[in-house]
Amino acid sequence: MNPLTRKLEHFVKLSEEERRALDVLASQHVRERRARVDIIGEGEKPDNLKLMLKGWACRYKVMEDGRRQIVDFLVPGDLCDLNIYILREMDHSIGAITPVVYAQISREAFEAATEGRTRLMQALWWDTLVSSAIQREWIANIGQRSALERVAHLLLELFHRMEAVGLTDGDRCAMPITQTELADALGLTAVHINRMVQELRGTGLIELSGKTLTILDRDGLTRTAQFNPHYLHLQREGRHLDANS
Amino acid sequence: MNPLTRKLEHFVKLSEEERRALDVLASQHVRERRARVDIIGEGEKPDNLKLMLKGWACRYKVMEDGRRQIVDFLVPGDLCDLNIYILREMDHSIGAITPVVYAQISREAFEAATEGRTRLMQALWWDTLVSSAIQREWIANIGQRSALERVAHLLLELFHRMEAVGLTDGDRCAMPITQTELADALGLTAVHINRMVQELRGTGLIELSGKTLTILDRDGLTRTAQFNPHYLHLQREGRHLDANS
DNA sequence: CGTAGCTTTGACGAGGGTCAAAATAAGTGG
DNA sequence: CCACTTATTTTGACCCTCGTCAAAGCTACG
Repeated sequence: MNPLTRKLEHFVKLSEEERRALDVLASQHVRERRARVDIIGEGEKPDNLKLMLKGWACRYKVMEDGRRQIVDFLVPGDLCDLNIYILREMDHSIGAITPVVYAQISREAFEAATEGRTRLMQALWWDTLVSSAIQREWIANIGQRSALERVAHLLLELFHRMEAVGLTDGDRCAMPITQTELADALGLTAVHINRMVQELRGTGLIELSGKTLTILDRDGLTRTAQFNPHYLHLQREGRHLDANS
Repeated sequence: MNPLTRKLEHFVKLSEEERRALDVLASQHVRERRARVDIIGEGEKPDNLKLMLKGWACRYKVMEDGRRQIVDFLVPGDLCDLNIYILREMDHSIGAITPVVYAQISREAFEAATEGRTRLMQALWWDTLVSSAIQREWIANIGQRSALERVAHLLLELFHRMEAVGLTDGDRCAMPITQTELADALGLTAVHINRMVQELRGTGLIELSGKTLTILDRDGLTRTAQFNPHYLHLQREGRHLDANS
């Protein structure tokens, strides 16, 4: 099952027909990028919607003096904003972290896929609402939490998001980001991230090496992060609209 | 003109007929709330879309230990998320800062207003994309900028947003928020906000008192904030779709 | 196997937090 | 409209979390 379908079904059960429509979107105009290059840069015209299929990317903003803020990570199943082609220019960049595979979805293809498919459209709306919720949680994370809490929180969020698309293996998942990238995402320095990661390791909460995260003590990590997964809205909130199967 | 229409026309010029449809949304089910009470609380079911007509509100999250993060301010013309009623529970609260007036828009009313009105729907999509862009900028603001820059940046953002709905008077606009609220929005303490506000006053960039902001040196303030208004996408980006008037 | 990128350490410094109290301003009730 | 109460702003002293700088190990990969 493609990762977008998998994610959307945390909201509502789709019909076979709707799933096929998503498969079409995910299988046409597939593109690849190497690690560390931009998928789309700030200032460019966003002509297509993009659907992540494999690998990790991030949205980021660069300020005049070179400081960089990562404002979101994109994992398989993530869409860049629906209808993004309405805007004339990107106000941020999307860059590949690992080698990535994604589908380019034209306006026409998107409209064809959603036309007359209310349930599917609602599931996609749900996805954009969840994306907003994630952005808000990032603001709260950076604004209020201590460095240790921030790192723990972000790792847990990413773990839950990977779990939602079936890319975890028990208490373990890929975490192909550098400490510098964590730093740029959390408004901290790489040096301090390193100290915090070591503390999380030292207290037996996680194992993190070789681009793999293992959560050794999920409750403990959740507690130190003050993590509440509710903002991810993964509890089948649209189940009353399920396709009758 | 109602403030939503006014804002949307920074994207695309609407037809008389479309404006009337917005006026209907803005004039039915108008509600008022006193300052300092919740319009909707975390955990509640978001049954309606809300359109701010008068006054200021904010979205905020409260963490277990009582720390509070304001994740956005809502000024006249702002909508809470389109289709929010898809979600089962709010993951944050919206609270009135001043006395507010807002319209409650039911799902049916919203669908009736947008049905068959492509340009209007696109303008509303633009608004949600801009809201996302604002959230991203907040992440970058809190994550990367110094306290002084943050305060300057937020004041400028709010000024531009007020300007977009016609609520500024030259270089002056209402700024009915306390320093404590600024602090909760910027991830700083009220004491430090006070020091920064005094510095902005001392260097002749702003005047801020009696709930009114006056920008004395717009260029200077823009420079110290490293503010680039592009993320607000107010430059008529949809003008090629203008209603032919 | 060499080189660039990433992680780790240590010493030191600074931006912003904390605590407490005073000075103002803004409400509220009589 | 005044007296009283409650917010909000302002100051000052002190301190802690996190940043800076620099160098040394590690890893990964061409």
